[in-house]
Amino acid sequence: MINFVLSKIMEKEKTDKKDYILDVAERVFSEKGFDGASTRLISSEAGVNMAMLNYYFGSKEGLFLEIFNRKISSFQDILQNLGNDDSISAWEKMQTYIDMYGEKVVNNNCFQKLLYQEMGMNRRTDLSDKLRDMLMKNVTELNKILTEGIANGEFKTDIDIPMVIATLYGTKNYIINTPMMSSPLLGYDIQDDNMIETKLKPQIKSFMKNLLKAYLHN
Amino acid sequence: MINFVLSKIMEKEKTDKKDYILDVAERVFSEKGFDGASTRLISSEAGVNMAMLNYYFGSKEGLFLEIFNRKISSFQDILQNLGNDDSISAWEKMQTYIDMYGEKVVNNNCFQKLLYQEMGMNRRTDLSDKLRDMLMKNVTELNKILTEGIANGEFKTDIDIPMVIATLYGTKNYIINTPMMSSPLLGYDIQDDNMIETKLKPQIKSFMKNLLKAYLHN
DNA sequence: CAAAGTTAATCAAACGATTGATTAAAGTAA
DNA sequence: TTACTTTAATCAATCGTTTGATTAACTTTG
Repeated sequence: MINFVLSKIMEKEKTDKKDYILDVAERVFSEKGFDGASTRLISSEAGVNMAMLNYYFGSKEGLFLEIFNRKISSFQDILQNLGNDDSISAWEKMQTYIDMYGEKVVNNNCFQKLLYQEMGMNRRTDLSDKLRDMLMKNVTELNKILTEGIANGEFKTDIDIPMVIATLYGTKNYIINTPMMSSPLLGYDIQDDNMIETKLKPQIKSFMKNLLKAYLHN
Repeated sequence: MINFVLSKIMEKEKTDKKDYILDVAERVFSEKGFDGASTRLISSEAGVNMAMLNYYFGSKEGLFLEIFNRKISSFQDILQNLGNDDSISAWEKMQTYIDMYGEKVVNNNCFQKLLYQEMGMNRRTDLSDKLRDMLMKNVTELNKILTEGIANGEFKTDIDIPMVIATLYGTKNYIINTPMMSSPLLGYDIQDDNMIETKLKPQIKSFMKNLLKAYLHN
């Protein structure tokens, strides 16, 4: 019976069982943390036998790593080559980045939570290094855009580039990672998919543009 | 021998054993998370017998709660009555808040990490509610200051108050909670106490003032 | 074609290790 | 003594993992 329901879900979402387990594990890990999420809980939430996790992913850690490997590739190209495009102004690039980032990232808020949860542990592991490199690519690109904007006179000369970047990521993280604070603060449930689409996304994009426009521009 | 060293440390830091255990536990919890930090690890790091934790704090959860109870009182009065003071402008209040917040919060970065780690779990517990209420007091105060600034014409009428607050806390959290990102970004080790004092604090304060000044002001 | 063999997928049960917690005894200071 | 601290040993529960058996779907063989 459960398998019937499961198969229906899988069929609808056009994903195989392995991917489905990864989806569930991503959510559970993001809610409970790596140590707080037992393999028994993950497997029961996914409706599969406990042994299947080891069968598919080798170990709990293997499952954890696979969650990240699956997403890393799709995050690589968020704003690739945006910094090298000479046909648009630095400010237009910033706006484009804010739009893309706001779209992509808010859609993956479970993963985002998990990502920064892992980064926060700051253990020196292969995974952490890989994630840092992944995130640093975007940071570097942002750095390039901002530097260019200063050089060509679009932006003020005394802007604090690292802090601007920290503001961009930090504001988003605060909202996504602490809904217990941000929901009452914003006045709507930021865990509600409908609210995310109709209110949160436009609000974040609009605010970040206005904020940075005021700070960056001459 | 270990007890001798411990007693020397305690003597130097002028704190009793219970407080010392809480300090160690705060750090370990912030590094490993609640589930990742075993009572054996905490007790060995603190140089005390495992049973002492239960003797002093009743349970692992009791120890965890005590860490927060100890800090909550000192966080209550960060900016009490700042919003009600009519003798200074809203912008001066914001500056004062940024200074106080930047000072207090960066000094307690282990606790801050732990705090937002727990808030991020968004489980509905007494502790979470208490922490939310504690943080909400500051949010409310900020709200009051910003609303006042709009009303008296100091600030623009179309500023997004909730997002301003999210930016203020989010930027700080990003820097404190993900040193693996913020250290290479800022160009110095934000875990180094000396760097925190000489570079990070002034930089955060200065940047937040400039950023908000540009965004808020007419 | 049908029988035999092979494979991957799935399961309940159990493994050893570790967890948080408890105990009873020993130590310490007033 | 008496009351408070500290200890090593031990507890049941839970952890991640492994096992051996069973199922179902293909392949091969005669």
